[in-house]
Amino acid sequence: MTTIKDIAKAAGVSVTTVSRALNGYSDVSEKTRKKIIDIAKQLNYSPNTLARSLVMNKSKTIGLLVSGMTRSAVKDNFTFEVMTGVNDYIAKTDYDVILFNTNSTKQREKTYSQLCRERRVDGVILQGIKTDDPYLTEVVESDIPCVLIDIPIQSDRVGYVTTDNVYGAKKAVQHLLELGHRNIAMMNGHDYAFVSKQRLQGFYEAMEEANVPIRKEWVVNGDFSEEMAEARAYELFTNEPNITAIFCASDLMALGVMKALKQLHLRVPDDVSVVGYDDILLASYVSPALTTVAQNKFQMGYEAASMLIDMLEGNEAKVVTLRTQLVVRESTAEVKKG
Amino acid sequence: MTTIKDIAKAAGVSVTTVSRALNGYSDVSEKTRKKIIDIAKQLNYSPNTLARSLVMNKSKTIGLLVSGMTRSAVKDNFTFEVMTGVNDYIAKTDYDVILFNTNSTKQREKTYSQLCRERRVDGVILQGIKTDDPYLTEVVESDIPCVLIDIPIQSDRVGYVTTDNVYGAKKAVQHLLELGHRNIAMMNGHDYAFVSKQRLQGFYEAMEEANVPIRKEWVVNGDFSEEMAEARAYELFTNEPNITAIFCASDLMALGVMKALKQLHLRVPDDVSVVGYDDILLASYVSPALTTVAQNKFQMGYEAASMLIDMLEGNEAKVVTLRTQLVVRESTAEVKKG
DNA sequence: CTGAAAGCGCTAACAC
DNA sequence: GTGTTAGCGCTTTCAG
Repeated sequence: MTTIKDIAKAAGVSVTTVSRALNGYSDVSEKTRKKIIDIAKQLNYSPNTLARSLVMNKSKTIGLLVSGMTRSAVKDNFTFEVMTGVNDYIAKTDYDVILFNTNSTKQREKTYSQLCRERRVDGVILQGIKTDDPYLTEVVESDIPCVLIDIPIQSDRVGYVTTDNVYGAKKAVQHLLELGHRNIAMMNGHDYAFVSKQRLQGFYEAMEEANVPIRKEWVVNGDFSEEMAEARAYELFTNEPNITAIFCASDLMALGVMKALKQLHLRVPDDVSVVGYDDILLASYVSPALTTVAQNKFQMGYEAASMLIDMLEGNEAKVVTLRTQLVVRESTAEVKKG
Repeated sequence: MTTIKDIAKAAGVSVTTVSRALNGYSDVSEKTRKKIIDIAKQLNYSPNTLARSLVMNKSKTIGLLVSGMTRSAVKDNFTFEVMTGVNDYIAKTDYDVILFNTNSTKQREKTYSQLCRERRVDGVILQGIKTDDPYLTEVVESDIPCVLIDIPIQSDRVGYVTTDNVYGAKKAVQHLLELGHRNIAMMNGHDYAFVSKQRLQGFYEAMEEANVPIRKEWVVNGDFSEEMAEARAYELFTNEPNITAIFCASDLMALGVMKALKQLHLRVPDDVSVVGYDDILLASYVSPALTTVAQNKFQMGYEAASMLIDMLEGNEAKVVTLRTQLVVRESTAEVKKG
């Protein structure tokens, strides 16, 4: 493989001159520059970024650490959309992205910051990490610039992008209230997700403002899993026949809930209204189409990448909160009288 | 950031010894090794893979070059599933993956092999590349180990994984023939996809073996796009009302076809039977659920990664052909008599 | 069992 | 404008 040394020899100059010429420094005569560039082309030269990174002490790579790259997560293309957004922004820069995943054996032995430091990534985007993940604190407290998705931790090296979860959930529940529902349940995710707490809060706020009493036993956790949500919903609706509507903290769980309702011969939306969260692809394809709170996942990735690159260029870590949108489809309807 | 030099100093040994101890060489006394490992831990040492890669002349990274990471491709989670398969295999190795995309400005100036050489990836997996892509030949003829997905090029450095496209298409068309259809159309992709040619061949074989005449004007290209397929299908079914069934080279196109049929007030499967290809997530969720030829995309990625790593360890490039499976759902039915 | 020294390909003072 | 030199952090002969 050709090196600048080879070029230097061929051009009869020193490696310094080659380096400078190729990197567009001004203090090289146009004549030598042209010659060097010609020879480089001729020799099919590619710079060795490893060597460059080593000496410059920055690699021009960012890490993308996701938890959702699993076979079972294919239904939930959240991760993929975020990744696409990241990719889209990064494509416009001179950075490349290196993919880490949290669910490998490899990772279990190494902390996130170790992963990052070994590859000398300049910064990292984290997605799908649980708030109780011990490695989360570890990487956030390291000196690696981080952008978190849906985890509200901030410092001079750590920013995050999220959506208006409280407000999003509130709008969803208000929609149910406006339809006349009073007996509203909630299928939440789990205690280790920031968004779960936020969406629960939105639920509470909406209910309280409408002076509708909250039944704590009507709020259950489905662990963001379709199967778990189905099982929980089956129990819930079996024991509590008065519930007329349910707000789910994710579309995938809403799908599970709808399956349970079908088994119990309860019709959506005639007997029970269902609202989801996320607006995954399936939401508009299932029958009945799911009313849900749409998040712009693509943009979340895009903003995260943008913020990270900004940070690497000396700007401050920020907080970006994107707006969500209630998308009313077919899974919600007015409560039946009596 | 701690280096082996720091450790050497702290332990009172040379850097050589540190390197050997940390890499598990046998010619270090247990005592010094333990000491060194302790100090390394204490100093929170992470090896600098850049430096290591530079001197070892291999980076322990593979490139993943995909074309399908675009906002519009989200419906078609083909890319994501392949990526997940790749990721799953790689997670078990000591390699990391670096993501390249074909649709960036960055890339338009650099060839694929340049991208690879600059980052010194040890090998690369290519997915979603058109057969007429000039950079394809370029990377395949370089000395970089490649595994291609759905492109049949082989050499000592290039292997590929694909599925039994001819047979898969044949089964799909035979299914239609068995249902009594004779007036069968095909919505193909484009001329720059290997799979299009193969699937077309399968279509021909099935028709010929059944002694059913082929109408060339009933075979159209939808460019693997939902919108394009919709437009083409609209024309086709407007002009050719005798067609009773259509085989599509992708599910996404099948979706487009179904939209066109709906507009034309043709019912699926009562008036027209539709078969897709891929078995994307949506196939089982649309109504009517799509009969299709299922490919194991996850496994394609997994096998590709496995082959590449094998090659990097000295084994030969191979060809892996995975089996497809006809999944009969609701979009196909017996042809209506007379 | 351990160390000295060279070198991977590149950049960056510093001199001329 | 251009060259000399040192050094990024690591591995690897080669001596001892």
